Amino acid sequence: METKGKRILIADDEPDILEIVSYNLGKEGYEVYTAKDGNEAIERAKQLNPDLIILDVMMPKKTGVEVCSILRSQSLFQETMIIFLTALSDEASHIKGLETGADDYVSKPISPKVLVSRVNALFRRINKDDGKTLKIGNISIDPVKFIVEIDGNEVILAKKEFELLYLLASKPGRVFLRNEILSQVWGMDVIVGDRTIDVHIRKIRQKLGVDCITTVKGVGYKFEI
Amino acid sequence: METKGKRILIADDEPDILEIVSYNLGKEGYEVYTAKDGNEAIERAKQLNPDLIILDVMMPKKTGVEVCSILRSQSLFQETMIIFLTALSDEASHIKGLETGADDYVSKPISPKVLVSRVNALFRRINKDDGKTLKIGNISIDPVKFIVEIDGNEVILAKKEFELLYLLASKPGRVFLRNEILSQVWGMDVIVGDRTIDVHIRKIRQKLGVDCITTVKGVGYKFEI
DNA sequence: TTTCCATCTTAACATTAAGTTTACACAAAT
DNA sequence: ATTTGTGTAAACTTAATGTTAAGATGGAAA
Repeated sequence: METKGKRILIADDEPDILEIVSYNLGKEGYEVYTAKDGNEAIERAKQLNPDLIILDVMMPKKTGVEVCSILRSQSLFQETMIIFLTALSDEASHIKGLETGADDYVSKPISPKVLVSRVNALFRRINKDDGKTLKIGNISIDPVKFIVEIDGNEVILAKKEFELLYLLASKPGRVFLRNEILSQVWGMDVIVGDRTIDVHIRKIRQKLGVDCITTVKGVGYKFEI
Repeated sequence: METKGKRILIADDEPDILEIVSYNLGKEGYEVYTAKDGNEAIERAKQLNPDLIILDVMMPKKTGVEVCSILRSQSLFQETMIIFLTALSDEASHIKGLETGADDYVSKPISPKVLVSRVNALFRRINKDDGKTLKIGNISIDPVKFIVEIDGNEVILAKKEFELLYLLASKPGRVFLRNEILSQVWGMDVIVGDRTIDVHIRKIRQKLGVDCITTVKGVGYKFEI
């Protein structure tokens, strides 16, 4: 995998955590840098322009949330991914963290494997969503122009419909659980009713007029031709 | 949901700790097994193939770190999660532990609550990426695409049928007791009638059209070609 | 602002498939 | 011959999804 060259900045006031996390991410081939408080995090972020910043919420000088919103206000860090480390209890800051534009959060105590796999997942997601036009059979899906074409005929989908179709089509054949769909298309914190996904699936099927989404009962949906 | 049926092996030379920890994890619905030194830990791990192994670092016969690296060198334990119990001071073994591939640490003295919540967290997150395609002879079972193929021909199974087949096929040749099947596929708390498994087995046999599930009368079923 | 429009969500109900039980047949072991 | 365990088919129950239409929302145009 091309994790190489990806820079990650980790800010935490506990040396143990810095050590464990940087060791594990380093092992995966990332360039890892550390900071031990909020101010240092901002400073180093400006120097390094990392691809990903992992912020402890509770830090001296500035909290992770503060750091996040300061960085996000600058255009340079508009696209930078941010993960929060939070204490399990700290429910309120989860919400705040997400509001200030974090991409993910991981609850302490941290499992290195879990963190690494989340980081990998984030990069994986980002790498793909670079706006590649998907082409599966006679269907093409262009996330930049926001257009779906079947045999050259343009089909117009609404935002959610498009995102859902794009998700499924990004890994043809793979079954996506309803949970996965919810967290990817709607977001982890959003709670919507049981039938919402179905209805969107139905509309997609209807608009496309092609039977390319298969239901796997009790499991989820998959895209295949 | 399915913390049930998850097997945990705990190795520690202090009976008190074994008792407290297994009591607390047992209460959560895990199947808990114990070992009182390094050698016994390895032996039981091979018997049980647990989902998680909790190792005391300081043990007679073999240390937790030694046990870990021995197990990790075998493919069977490549994916098994491992947690170390360490004395707080023991900084050096942290590093060593990480090198041998542990997933988490808990420092002594242990708070049962903390340990339980870490274990739960591990299982919660890990549950996501446990999808490996099994290939036995001309049969392949892909839990990501939710597809079974025989000589390249796709066979569609329902959820329970698939889970049951996947379980049996995960250890070809091994006999699964009806109890085991029930707790792994259905969950420990679910109570279903006597013939339920048979009927599912029958449907699988029927759909596959290949005789790959063998009845071991009075014992259970096994997958073999 | 108000109105309009498309999108998104929800609720209620219909439909289908999955899963379970029942009842009995059969086979092997005692 | 009786007991025990499993196979089979059909009836039955439950769970999951499909469908439709009716609000809710929010942005754009009048």
